[in-house]
Amino acid sequence: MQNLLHNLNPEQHAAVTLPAESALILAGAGSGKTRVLTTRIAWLIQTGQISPSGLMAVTFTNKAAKEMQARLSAMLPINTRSMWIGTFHGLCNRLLRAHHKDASLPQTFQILDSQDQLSMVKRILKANQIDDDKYPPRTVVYFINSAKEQGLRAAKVVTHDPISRQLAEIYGIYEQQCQRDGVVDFAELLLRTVELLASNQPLREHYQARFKHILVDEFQDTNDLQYRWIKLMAGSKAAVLAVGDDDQSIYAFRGANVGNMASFEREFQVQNRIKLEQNYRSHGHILDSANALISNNTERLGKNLRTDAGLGEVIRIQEASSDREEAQWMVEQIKDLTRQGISSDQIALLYRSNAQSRVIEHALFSANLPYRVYGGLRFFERAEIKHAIAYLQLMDNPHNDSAFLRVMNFPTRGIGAKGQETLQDTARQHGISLYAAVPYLAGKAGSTLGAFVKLIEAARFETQMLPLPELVQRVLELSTLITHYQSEKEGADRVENLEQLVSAAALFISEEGFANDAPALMGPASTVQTALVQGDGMEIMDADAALATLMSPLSAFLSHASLEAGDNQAQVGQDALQLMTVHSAKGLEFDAVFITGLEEGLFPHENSAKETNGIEEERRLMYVAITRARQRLFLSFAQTRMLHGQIRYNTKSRFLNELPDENVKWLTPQIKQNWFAPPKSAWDSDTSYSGNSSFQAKPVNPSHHSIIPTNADGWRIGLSVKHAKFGEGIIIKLEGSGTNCRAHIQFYKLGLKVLDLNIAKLEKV
DNA sequence: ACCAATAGATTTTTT
DNA sequence: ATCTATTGGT
Repeated sequence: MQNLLHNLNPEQHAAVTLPAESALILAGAGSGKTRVLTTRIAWLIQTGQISPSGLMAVTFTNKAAKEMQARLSAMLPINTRSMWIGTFHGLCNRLLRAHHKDASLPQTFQILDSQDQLSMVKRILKANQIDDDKYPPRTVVYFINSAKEQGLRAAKVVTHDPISRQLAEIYGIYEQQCQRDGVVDFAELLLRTVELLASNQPLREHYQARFKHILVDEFQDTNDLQYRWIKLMAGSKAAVLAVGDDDQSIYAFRGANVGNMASFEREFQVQNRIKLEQNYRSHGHILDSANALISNNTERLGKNLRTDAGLGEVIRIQEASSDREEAQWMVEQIKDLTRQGISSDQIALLYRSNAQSRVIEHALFSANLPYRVYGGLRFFERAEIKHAIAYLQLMDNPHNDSAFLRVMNFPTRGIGAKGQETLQDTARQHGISLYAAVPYLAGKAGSTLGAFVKLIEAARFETQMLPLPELVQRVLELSTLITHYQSEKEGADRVENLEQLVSAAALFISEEGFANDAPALMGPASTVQTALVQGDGMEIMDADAALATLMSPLSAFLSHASLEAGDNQAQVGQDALQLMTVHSAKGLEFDAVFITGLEEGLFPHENSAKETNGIEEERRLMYVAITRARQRLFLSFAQTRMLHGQIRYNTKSRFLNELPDENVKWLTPQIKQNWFAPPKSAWDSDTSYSGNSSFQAKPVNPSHHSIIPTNADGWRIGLSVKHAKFGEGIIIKLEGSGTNCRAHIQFYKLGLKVLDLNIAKLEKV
């Protein structure tokens, strides 16, 4: 026990050894949050206050859950696999599997990922002849997910206009379809669980009695539904330890509600709020800058990071004339850092939006610097893997129409659009699944589809005694997916991925502790299951016991495929520069960090100005970016940038102005004010940001887009000018020459005007 | 059934 | 500029 608490600072120590009451830990960046969380669990167990089965720890990502398990295993000789440590969705899935009957779900219910959900909505729109221009599928999906996050079923959605009425109706059809198919989407995993616990008192009380400690990581990222779930699991007795950092809340756009932190303190009568402000990551200049920047936000719980490390290097700021030059400058700096002994994988190149990676990649590639881009397609999202999974899904649950549609004609087996339509019509008429509708079909479509159904049934029959990896292998053969891709020109990678799916299945079996020879299609003890579940109904079978008896390896693997889509990294190489968005960098740290594209309109992003508190969220994002760096931090922006095939002229980001002078060093001379800066008043608040300081213009000469054009009279793009009537503005575009010369000028007060330079009286400022 | 052309949209992302 | 999804033609 002594060594568990050894080396903790006073705040960490206090957090780890808190009494069994609910508490909020405000954990700053790099303050040892994960360490506190895992040590707290270990300490609770080691001091005998709780058994491993009596606590639950919730995270957002599988990566975080795995790390917690790994660290815990290193601290205590316990089996962490059986513990309730997992993601919100993973743990809800566990509860729903165990209590599928109470939740009105089939035992083999399957999970729709975002792609599947979108295609399901598209299908519904088409089938009901709803104009998808008026109701874009993405909007419908957003509507459905938001409703679910508010805990609303279709019938409960409050509608006030024809549009929302129609949306609610689509939601209703979608709900029915999912239920009939035996599928649930991500939000549904949460909502179903919340409804199950809310309506089933014995079940609720069972889990409330079981979990005496609940620990929640990244609490600032919870949405309303997730918070409700925590409340239901906790009841009035459990001690909930919420760990989070309101300054790192960057997911409001997907429903995260920082307000949950305040609600938590109130509703759980939190007596203890502990701040972890000692930072173990960054040098002083970096940390001071981060503190200064974030102090510009108004809605904060309040926190200031400190470090024992020295000031270290100042932050370098570079102004480049173009995005290409910015990238070129980075290449030089990177070479320099490498010479200083910093390894490439300890250097992160961060950007606000993915589109920015292209220019950087190009420069790195030309300079022969190996790099790795995060955020590509993940393993289980690849088309060929989705196809293989669809076959497996049909074997486990043939009524999954999404899976059926994906592969009924892939590889092609002569089922045309006509046949598919007839099948869908028939299914709709009878209110049954596509699979079940096949026997109703006559003619050519009937026979080809019949053959497909037979294929699925034969695969099922043939593989019923096979262990999972062999089943997967066999299905790849029977489906002819492998042969199909072998005959395709560019199919080699896909064949390789499909073969990797077999390995993934083998790995899964061993990691989940299934017997190596357990038949994939069968639950371990299906007979016992009926006896227990169909008991008098009063007895609660705990999820652990239920799952041990009824989860088949295949069902478990399919859940795994949906809930854990695999690595987010495109290429794997040992020593490569790390390229990623600021969002994906959250939780990571590097010796050296470059934050690029620090321009108004890009970072902060122009769209953020329209959102409530959008600029504050962008600032938190910048805060996250800065606090990724251990020793060296480089910030850069470009005067011109290629975006959407057009050149944009941006001003430097307001965030650069919020960094204290003593922490930064400009590598490029700063021009007076800086040429695009709107008058001070326009900068002060969130709401006044109009996006006017950032605009788009066609290049005067497309072949010289990295040069800022200047005309003979000394007018140039970016020049500040003053007009007697319009006030001050900035030239954003010049056209023509001599007597026919016009300037496009963005005036701070009045917006864009086109003026003839020979007529208008303009003053250079 | 397959390919080419065209239209539309490009902030951030996990499950 | 580039990618995707859909459409229309062969």
